Amino acid sequence: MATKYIKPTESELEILNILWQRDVATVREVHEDLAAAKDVGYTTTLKLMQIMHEKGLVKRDESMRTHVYQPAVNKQHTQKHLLNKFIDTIFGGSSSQLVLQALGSGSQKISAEELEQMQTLINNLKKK
Amino acid sequence: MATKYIKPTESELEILNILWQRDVATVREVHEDLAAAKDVGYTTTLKLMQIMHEKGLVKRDESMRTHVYQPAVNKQHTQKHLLNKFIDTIFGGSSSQLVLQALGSGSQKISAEELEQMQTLINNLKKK
DNA sequence: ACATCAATACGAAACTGGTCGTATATTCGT
DNA sequence: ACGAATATACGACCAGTTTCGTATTGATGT
Repeated sequence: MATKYIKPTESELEILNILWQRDVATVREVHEDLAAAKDVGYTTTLKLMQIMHEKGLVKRDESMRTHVYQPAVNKQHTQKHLLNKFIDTIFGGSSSQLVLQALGSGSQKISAEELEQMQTLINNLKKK
Repeated sequence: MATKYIKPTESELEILNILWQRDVATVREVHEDLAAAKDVGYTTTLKLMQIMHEKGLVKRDESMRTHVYQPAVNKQHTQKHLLNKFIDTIFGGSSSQLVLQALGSGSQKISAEELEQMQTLINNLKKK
């Protein structure tokens, strides 16, 4: 249980998101996804992923010349961690504040199905 | 509309939170609140607040020897901005994902009253 | 075989955020 | 009036992040 949590940086998160989606990927592949969204050099992506490997955020298979990368941290866990931290610093630890703000802002469209999900979730919470 | 948004850093957020709560405060006061939670020197707090002033995050009244500070950015707006950014990078832009994660994590206690609030909010959203 | 292309490794520069030391000015108590 | 306390200003440093240039090594096509 000793493995302490490593907070990914902004750029590392972008890469993790790609890796979570693809599960396995080469630097080239990650870079191409990345370059679609923002202007960045190949070696920059490479370096980032090397650092992430040192930190233990990703695993890599070096058996071939072209290394193959994989996420080494769980998506849900990471999201939860970051979310809790976010709630603490921005909303003073109140998750309901966050939810109200997120729902109330109206900047996002939420499907009827998603609203159902939330409703049942809230109902379950009320029963306890 | 010209005023471009300035993203506060982690430390700046801590200070903003104090200012939002107190509305007006001196560096000393902010520092004391801050020092209660973490170990930091007075001049560090001062410098931070000076930088925040340069950035336009806070206003200050210099008419007296001891300057009096005030937040220059709106709490709700700032929270909304940061939240949207967070949702984008962490949850791929899906606010419902965030809400589900926040409610489902179960790490926080949510009062019955807050649950009511959310429920009516969701009902309103469903009507549209 | 050799030129070309693609991949990794490495190091250095530019930037940012946070920290504090020190200098200087002002106020206050006695 | 003078020393102690308190305020601001300012510069410097350190650590972490991001960026990229360059070197080197391995693969490929003709």
